[in-house]
Amino acid sequence: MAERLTVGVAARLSRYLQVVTQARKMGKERISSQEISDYTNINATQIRRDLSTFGKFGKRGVGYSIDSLLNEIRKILRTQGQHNIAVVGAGRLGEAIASSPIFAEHGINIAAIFDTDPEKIGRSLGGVLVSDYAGLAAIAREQNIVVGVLAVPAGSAQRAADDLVSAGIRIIINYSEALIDTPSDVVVHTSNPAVDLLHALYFHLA
Amino acid sequence: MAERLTVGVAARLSRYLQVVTQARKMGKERISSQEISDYTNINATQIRRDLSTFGKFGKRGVGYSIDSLLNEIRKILRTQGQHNIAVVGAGRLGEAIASSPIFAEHGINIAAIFDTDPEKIGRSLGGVLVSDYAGLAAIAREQNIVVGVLAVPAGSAQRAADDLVSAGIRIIINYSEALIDTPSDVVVHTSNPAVDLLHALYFHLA
DNA sequence: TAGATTGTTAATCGATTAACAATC
DNA sequence: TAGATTGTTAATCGATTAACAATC
Repeated sequence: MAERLTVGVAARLSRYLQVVTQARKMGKERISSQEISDYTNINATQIRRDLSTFGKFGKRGVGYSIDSLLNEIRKILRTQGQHNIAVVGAGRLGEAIASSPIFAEHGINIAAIFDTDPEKIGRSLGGVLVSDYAGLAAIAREQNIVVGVLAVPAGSAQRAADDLVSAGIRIIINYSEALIDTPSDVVVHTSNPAVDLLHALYFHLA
Repeated sequence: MAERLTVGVAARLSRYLQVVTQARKMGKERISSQEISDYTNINATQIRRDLSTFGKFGKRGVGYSIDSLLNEIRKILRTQGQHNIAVVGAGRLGEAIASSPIFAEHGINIAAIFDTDPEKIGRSLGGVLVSDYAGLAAIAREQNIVVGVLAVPAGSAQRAADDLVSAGIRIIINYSEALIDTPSDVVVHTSNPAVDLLHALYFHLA
């Protein structure tokens, strides 16, 4: 039914979703565009404009109901469905990701975690057992995994990406610093907490 | 001398920097705008346009010399200086950040890591000893720390942010999901590997 | 009623892109 | 010379913002 969202709109909506989710956890029931603006640094008019494209969710003089706004944004972002993702690498970053409660909150299921280290295989991270990397292709198919998350050192990233592609995965999130080459029908999204920190510093340091 | 960079330009330049840095590690000596485009998904014309604002760094028919491009982008982003940052939280994410070689490569110095857990205090993470969180204010002043990185659980984030602000820090990078309230002269940049993954998924999942 | 905040318009600004001459 | 790729123009599109009537 809906138009395809532009990248900018989808990015902003997911930030609103994150703020509103947190606000609900803090026990709030209503939130104004100005409050969302304070937390996201996105202009309040922009926020109202983004939301009003999809409907009249707010009440003038009052603000937005947190519960209904959550539902509306989720509908727009179509995150109702359940999606299975796999994490490659059970190191520090893989552990940090696997232990985050955020995915379950948003209908994303971490279906498998892979590592080559026998010490790590069989251990549980965030409720998911670490599987032997050798079984990647089989498990990816069995579990209907659509997204692969690379949380491995830069030196292993390309090989792991190749293996994910061989296993039929077409969306890769790369958390290493490495540059990844893939066939043109595979989407690679690279981001990295350290690189991200650097970006932020460029804005704020003199 | 230079104008203040817009947020968009600075963000793109720092991505070019990251790609070119990696390309040098891989032994490359030249790179074209098209190659940078392949890795960043930023339009090649946009890349040439961004760079040509600051000078003629490329050679027609050949591309850009990696060494000279690195220097030019660093000059533009003014990352020559040494900056001291502190990480609060020596958990999984703090460890992942502290162990990244990226900061040293870009002239950012992780001067201190803080935790309240006696088990962790005194241990070394990425070459930096973990200090007692109780000493934050004193060490922040001694070491001339200008940026605080919050790598703590959401429940502790606000308190840690308050303490950073009391210690005189005016730039905070928040890696927790929590919403942080600070005085208006403090800049908070929130990002989180898990939230970031969610954003990426919104674009790529049906 | 008075105050607050949404929804919407209109105007501006920056980002994006295609196209191509210049030139290595 | 032929091929490749930069630097730059011109045109378009989307993002951003200020302002304010509508209305809770």
